Amino acid sequence: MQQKVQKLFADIVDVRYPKPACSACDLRDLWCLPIGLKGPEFLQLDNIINRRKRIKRGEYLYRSGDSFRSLYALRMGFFKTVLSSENGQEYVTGFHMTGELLGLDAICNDSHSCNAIALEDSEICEIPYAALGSLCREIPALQHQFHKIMSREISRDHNLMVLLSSMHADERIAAFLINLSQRFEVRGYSPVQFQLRMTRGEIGSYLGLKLETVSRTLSKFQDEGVISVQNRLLVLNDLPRLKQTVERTRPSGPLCKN
Amino acid sequence: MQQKVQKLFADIVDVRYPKPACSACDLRDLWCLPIGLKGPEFLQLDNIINRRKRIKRGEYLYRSGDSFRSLYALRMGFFKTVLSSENGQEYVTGFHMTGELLGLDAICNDSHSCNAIALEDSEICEIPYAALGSLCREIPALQHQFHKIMSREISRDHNLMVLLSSMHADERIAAFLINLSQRFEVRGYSPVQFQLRMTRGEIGSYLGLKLETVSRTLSKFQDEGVISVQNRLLVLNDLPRLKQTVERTRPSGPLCKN
DNA sequence: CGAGTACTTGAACAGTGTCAAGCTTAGTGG
DNA sequence: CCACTAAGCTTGACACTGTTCAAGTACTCG
Repeated sequence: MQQKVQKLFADIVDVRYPKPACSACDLRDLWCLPIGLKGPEFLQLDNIINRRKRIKRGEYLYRSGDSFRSLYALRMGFFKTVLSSENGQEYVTGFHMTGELLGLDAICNDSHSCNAIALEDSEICEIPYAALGSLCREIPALQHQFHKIMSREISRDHNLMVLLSSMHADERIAAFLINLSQRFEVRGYSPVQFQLRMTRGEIGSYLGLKLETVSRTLSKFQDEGVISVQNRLLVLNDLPRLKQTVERTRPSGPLCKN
Repeated sequence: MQQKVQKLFADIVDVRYPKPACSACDLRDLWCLPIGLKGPEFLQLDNIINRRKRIKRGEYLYRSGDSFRSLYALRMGFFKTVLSSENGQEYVTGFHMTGELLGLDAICNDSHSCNAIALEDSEICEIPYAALGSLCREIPALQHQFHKIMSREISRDHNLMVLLSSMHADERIAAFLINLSQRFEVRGYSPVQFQLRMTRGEIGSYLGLKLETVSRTLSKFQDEGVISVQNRLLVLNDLPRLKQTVERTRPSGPLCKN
């Protein structure tokens, strides 16, 4: 299966593209690795990034069990990560947007523990872990940034655990929509109107709900005028009220915005 | 509040204790930082660890909002970490045993986002983050080990998310008991008989259940002969059957054992 | 020994899940 | 370009798990 994926990669790599350059990347201000780096340090980071890869919708970036060599910066696009059980059931553990880093959970086992699947045509930068480690030893700012990214992932998961263990269906959906909204906003898109890249079933899997409940809750929100849904197109008509829905349970403290 | 905690620390520090030495610590084989280090490297790690602190049951190691300076290696004892909401509700995000590292979620915000509270009299080693960073830049093995620990935390959280989003009460409790069992076993204690350090309410908070449900489920397991409970003392009479209870839903792949 | 906390158990209730049926959309191939 | 198909979505009725509320018991710790 690994070979299959690697073969797949070979097909995907588009050699016409120039080597990606972090220094020229518009993700610098986002949560990607280069935050806080100075001019020459950018070039060093550029040097270790192998090549840009395009992953079409539905394709795998990596699969559970693949040996771990690299992290992947999502240059553009949208991914989901899923854990799958022996009986074939799948559990979505995250949705990932432009600027985020994938594969962090693989370091501890030297192999990937989940599948990363593109939900739209995407582009990623491959960052060999060994080289990143070396560079972190040279550039303290990079090291710290990398630690921050891992730490943020942990914080975010803890917030999600609270959501999963204490919130009702409507609160979960509201929190989910607000989260998406904020993440789109940070990336320069409208925070009140956007296209969902995932199915109701995937949302449900992520939030611990059945797809029917997701559908019903969205319909309910629409009836109340808080949102408008047309298939995957979402309009948040009343963001304050949506936030109010979550406030009942939301934990305090610095929440992760993206 | 921060000052209060620091004052509290001053009281707790027991100067009669010698400086802790990783090289002499019996946690070396566990998941603590020193794994993979060579002789002289141990001493370097020893040098950055400030002092040993004792935290009595019920006391805080750190509070949400405290500024982040150090990570804490749990030298001996048992902690819980909790997120608290504005309305005073608390959500347990983890239970932590000897050898584990606390405070990883604070790196991203430069301040702690949860409270760490001792559930029994404990001892911790304080590891200043800045110094650890420096040392990681000198010792690749330490750097990698640190990354692995953070990565493991992420993996573990993902597994917990699957539990929270898909398992029934009895499956959650069974998974929880098995997890405790494995963690005790790794630490040289009996995997089939141990003392719970937390209340039913805390278990419930962690697993997304009400304390009544936890109590009922434990009673049910006892009626079935799978376990015996007397207050906080637990005996796992039929570990295989307990595992069978979880198998229905458990995701495949390399699960984190501790 | 007493007070407060933790725990157990019961009964009624509410929120989601389950099952089922029908509808809509997107994608495919003629 | 249209028809067809499969996948995704919506909605209803009902079942069931876990919560809520309540009462009583058993520990634990000063």
